[in-house]
Amino acid sequence: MTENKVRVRFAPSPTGFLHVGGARTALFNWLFARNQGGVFILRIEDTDADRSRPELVEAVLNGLRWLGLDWDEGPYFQSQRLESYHALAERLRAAGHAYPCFCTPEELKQRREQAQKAGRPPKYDGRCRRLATEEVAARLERGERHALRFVVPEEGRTAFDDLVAGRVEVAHEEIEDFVLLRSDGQPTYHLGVVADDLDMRITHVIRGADHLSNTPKQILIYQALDRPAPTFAHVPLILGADRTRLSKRHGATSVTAYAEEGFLPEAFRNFLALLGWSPGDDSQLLRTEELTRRFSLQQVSRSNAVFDRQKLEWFNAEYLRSEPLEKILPDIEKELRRAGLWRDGFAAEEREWFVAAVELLRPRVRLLRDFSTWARAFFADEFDYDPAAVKKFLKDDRLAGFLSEELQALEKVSDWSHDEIEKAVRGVAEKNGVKAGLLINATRVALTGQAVAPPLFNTMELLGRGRVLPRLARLIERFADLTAASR
RNA sequence: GGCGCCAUAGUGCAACGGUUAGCACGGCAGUCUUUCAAGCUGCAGAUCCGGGUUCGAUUCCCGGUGGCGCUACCA
Repeated sequence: MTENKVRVRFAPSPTGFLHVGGARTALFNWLFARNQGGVFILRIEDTDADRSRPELVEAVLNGLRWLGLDWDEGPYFQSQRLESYHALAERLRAAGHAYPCFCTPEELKQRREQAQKAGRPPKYDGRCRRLATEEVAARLERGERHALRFVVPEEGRTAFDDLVAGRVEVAHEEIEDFVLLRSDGQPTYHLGVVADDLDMRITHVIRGADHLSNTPKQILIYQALDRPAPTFAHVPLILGADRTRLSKRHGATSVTAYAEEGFLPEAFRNFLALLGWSPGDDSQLLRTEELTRRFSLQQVSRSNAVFDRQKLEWFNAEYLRSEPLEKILPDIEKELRRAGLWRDGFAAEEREWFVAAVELLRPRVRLLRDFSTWARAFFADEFDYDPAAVKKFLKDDRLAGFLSEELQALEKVSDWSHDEIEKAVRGVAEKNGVKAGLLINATRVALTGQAVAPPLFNTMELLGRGRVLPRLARLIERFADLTAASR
């Protein structure tokens, strides 16, 4: 039964990063393989030698690793499989399905432009296909530089049933005699994919819709070889907000950038899976287990999808506040380390405190990075006062005096608990005939530097008297300067 | 230009001949409240256009329009 085991592949070119479009394609392949109990293969399409370096490959692999898309075979490198391509090319040539072409790229370009101008289709005219056998032999003998072209049948059409797009048909007259082997001996994409997919016994080719129009060319090669073509599934493209193909103009396009910004892989995966695929009902939050269980190519949409950053952030926030703590703790640790805010005690004697802090913060955080920026004051004593917060909550000049009173009141609190702290702070407000909110908001700025933070009394209890009192004192001391600067 | 694919609210998806066209993100308003987030309640918002087929079309067919893709000795 292993003969019909599903085998799929993700075949990126080593561009130096994993593009979100590629990531989604990889994800669909991976989900399909896992769903079918199949094999997920990784292959690097690096036949364009000058664009391929080891570190570029590594970046792509890291993107996949971050996303948790583990591969069962590979990575294979096209650059190391040249013999296979040449063998296949030779077979095609020997069988009369391919012929040497002596036209230079410059000539071709020129002819193409001319044809365009004259309003004719810019298709290769097939002149080298009609060369006399003796002439070809002679020029080959002379060692003339040449490419190898595929013989596309003049008549008829090629059709295939795409699992996503449905039946697709293209007339042969629309397809030119495309190049299989470049004059430097490198295979082109068409020869490369077919050879690889054949050798690797790929059963399903799941790739971007940008390959749809070229698929008939590859099918023609399979037919020439008398080998069955794999099943194709072309998934729609991911577009930017302006509905053009996603590119740097649209902001981050590499998954690494999202990793660095503080997205959780699980959230990113969930979001990506729903771009062009639906479980068939209204479910949104789908963990990996559920994703693999429910994934099906039949449910892949045929229209392009716009990458919606806001929704991605919502997914992230959702995971941040609802995942089991143990699952996200390592990610938070990583972020704090990155920002130089991590203390080993957080995992040891301070662990209980650390967990309490995270629980207080995570319902209101969107990105992991928020832990080290917005929530900095929870993990470090040095932090800046957000000017907007100063402006908003330290407006009232009496606050300097009120906060001093509060400080004294807090010094007297014997049981440093939420309720006792609250009593003390409210007491000061009451005594002065002002709303408690005035003091509460100002205290929040004193303790966190922010206008927005978790509920104050919880925060105070958590920070502890040892940190609260000095921070209050520090703000009182700097009150005049700070408020002056914000006017 | 030619060829191919696509077309449901701003965005992502449901509805695969019969629903007041559903859900989520986002927006707006209210509620809670010590700021915020979350939660809860409510509001606005879509079947690209035109023809068919049918008792009945978001759904099937044709045409148009629009978007995207391909049209390389890139992948």
